[in-house]
Amino acid sequence: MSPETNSSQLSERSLYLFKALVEHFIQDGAPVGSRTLSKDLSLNLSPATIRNVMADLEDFGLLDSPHTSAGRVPTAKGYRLFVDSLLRVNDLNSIEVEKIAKELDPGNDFKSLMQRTSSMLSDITQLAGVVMLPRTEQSKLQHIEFVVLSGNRVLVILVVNDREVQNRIINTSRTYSASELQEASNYLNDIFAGKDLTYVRANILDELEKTKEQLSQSMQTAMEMAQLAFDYEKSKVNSDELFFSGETNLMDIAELCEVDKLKKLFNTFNQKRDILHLLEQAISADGIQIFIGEESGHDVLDNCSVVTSPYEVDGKILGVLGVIGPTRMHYERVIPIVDITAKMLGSALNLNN
Amino acid sequence: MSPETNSSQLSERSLYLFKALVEHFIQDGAPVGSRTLSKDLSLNLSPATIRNVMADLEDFGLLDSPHTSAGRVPTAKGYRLFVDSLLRVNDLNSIEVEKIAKELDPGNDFKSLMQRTSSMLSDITQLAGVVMLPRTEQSKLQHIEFVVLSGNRVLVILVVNDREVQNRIINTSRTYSASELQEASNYLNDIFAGKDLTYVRANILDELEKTKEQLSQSMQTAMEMAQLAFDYEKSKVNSDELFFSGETNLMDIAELCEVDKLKKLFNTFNQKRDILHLLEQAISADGIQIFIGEESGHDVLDNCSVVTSPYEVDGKILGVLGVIGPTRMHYERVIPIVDITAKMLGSALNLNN
DNA sequence: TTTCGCACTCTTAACGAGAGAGTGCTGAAT
DNA sequence: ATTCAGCACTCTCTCGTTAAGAGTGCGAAA
Repeated sequence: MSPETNSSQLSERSLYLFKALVEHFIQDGAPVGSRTLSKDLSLNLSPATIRNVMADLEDFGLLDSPHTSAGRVPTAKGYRLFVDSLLRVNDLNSIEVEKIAKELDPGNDFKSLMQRTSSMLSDITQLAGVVMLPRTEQSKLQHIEFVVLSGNRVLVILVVNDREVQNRIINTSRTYSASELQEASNYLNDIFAGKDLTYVRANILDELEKTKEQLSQSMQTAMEMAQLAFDYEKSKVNSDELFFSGETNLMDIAELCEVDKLKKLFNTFNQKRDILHLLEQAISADGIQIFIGEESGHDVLDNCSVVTSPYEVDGKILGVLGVIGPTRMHYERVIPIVDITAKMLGSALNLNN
Repeated sequence: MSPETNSSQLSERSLYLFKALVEHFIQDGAPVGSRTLSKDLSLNLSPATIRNVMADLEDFGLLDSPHTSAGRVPTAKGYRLFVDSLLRVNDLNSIEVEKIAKELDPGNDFKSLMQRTSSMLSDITQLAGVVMLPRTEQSKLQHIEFVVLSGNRVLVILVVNDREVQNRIINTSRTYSASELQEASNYLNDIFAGKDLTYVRANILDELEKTKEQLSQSMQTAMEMAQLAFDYEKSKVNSDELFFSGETNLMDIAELCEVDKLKKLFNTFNQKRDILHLLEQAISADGIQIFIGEESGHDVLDNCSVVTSPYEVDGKILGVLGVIGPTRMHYERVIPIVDITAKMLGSALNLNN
């Protein structure tokens, strides 16, 4: 219905005005009128002139007025133009960079690091932070260990991908002794350490056949254990992992202050499906990606923007992190924060590889 | 200001009426007037009579009227009387008991079980569920294991209390070989398995001295590792663990539907301090404990009640679990749910000990 | 002791007027 | 051709008023 929205079709001045309007709106959250803009602006234009320009911008679909006499508000399309072409991203001051770096010091396991990263994001932006760690099937088994518990229970500990530890408790049909299990784990580590989890799973049965012939008791035990352990693994939902923080920050945002909007949003956070879907789109993107309002296709995210960036280790994308906030967030601040966080998380993970 | 609130000073009929009123209010959430009550009640009394009774009840401090013409609402004192003397607790139907039992099947680690318990509580009550696992210092070390990671990093795995697994990554000054660490863990398991963590921490230095004389390299290594591992432990905040679920359910409650009340409440959940304090009070209680509104002393919990019960293993109290909801919750349902959940969690934990 | 009737109070929704903010259009000035 | 002042118009918001509804309290009657 509207003509081509090519920013080149708009005069320099119109764009300047548009930019000022968006910035003003991001600041205040109230629709901004011609008079306000004329006062705030360096170029001396009367409200009337500004009104004309604004009418043009509205025709282009960049602005909208909630009602006849309420000033203008950027549309999703408007925000798009703004973040793509008009926005000048601030450099982060070194204090903030310090702060980010401090939180991302590695030396802990994956989960804890992810959680801290997302906390830090929400803390520093005062919005909601999210970090996704896709559960790839390319997990390399590094070490397997059995610990006898009371009863017929055995604790299986898998060390995967050089830092992630998975625990599971399996119930066995008979009691195994500690030394039996020690031998079993030795054996399993010998043949499977460094291999893919999928490979391990696939080859357990084969190995079991082989060992049957050789009939060594310890090997038998090993395979039995392994089978139980990896059966369990299979039954687990193969879900990505998602770390949220600062959802409550969103309650301060005027746009979202109605209880049922909040309810919807929080429910989405709990269910995680929509968010995951969105992040999975972002994982294939090259760098910073910004979803504005309805663009995301999830109506819960009305009035929300999501700024994401994949983080990578050794040039391989490992996951996505980002920030969720109102469309009228301070992009010029949020974007570099997300950007640098992704980079620093990447190098933190890289550091001791 | 009000006379002794002794329920014996109130006539049978007054109490019956009071009970009906509270039940009605719990159902609807709206102040209940004399007319409504007269219709709903089996004893045939006119509104006027009921008004007289209600006036008495108000004098006793059991009821309150928000304003002159708005029916009556139970006070905190009123709720107290209601839950202490008037309430008849429903038996749970077997379907629900089944459901609870199903969720509490053990066979996983502590944390997962706690998390599932709290989810189940919030799900079944449609309120917020919480489970506390106090971090006692009486953790028995069951097994210690080292895994070499890349770089000078070593993954330490502690199995504690027959099911809880703690991981930590330590940075070492030199590279250790897998076999070195294997020996070290064997040695440590020999001398420390089954001992208290505090004991272990306290005796590491002593053992270190001893081993210095014996000068076995593997023992040296063991002690070095152990020191690093437990130093880390010490630096960790010794916080209790708290598992929340279903906070969003509270957004459906009319009383809490103002955004800033929700904000306060959610912030409290995040900070956890107040909640912890409350639960620590409850841990010394004998069984079900109910905090009504301001009674708890935390003004964030205005309009909220907390129903808790400690859960125990082998007659020893292990932690507290409960449900947080509006004062006008369905106590007759919530109380038995909390009760039975505590018992079943206890026996689930007991099962394979 | 219970009940009826009645006056009274308080809340809530609905309506309307007035103020304020902002627009669009027109016609004159640059 | 731009720019801008002026003006009529529209829409929201607030405030006061009103009327309806719900419920109480009290005095008098049953």
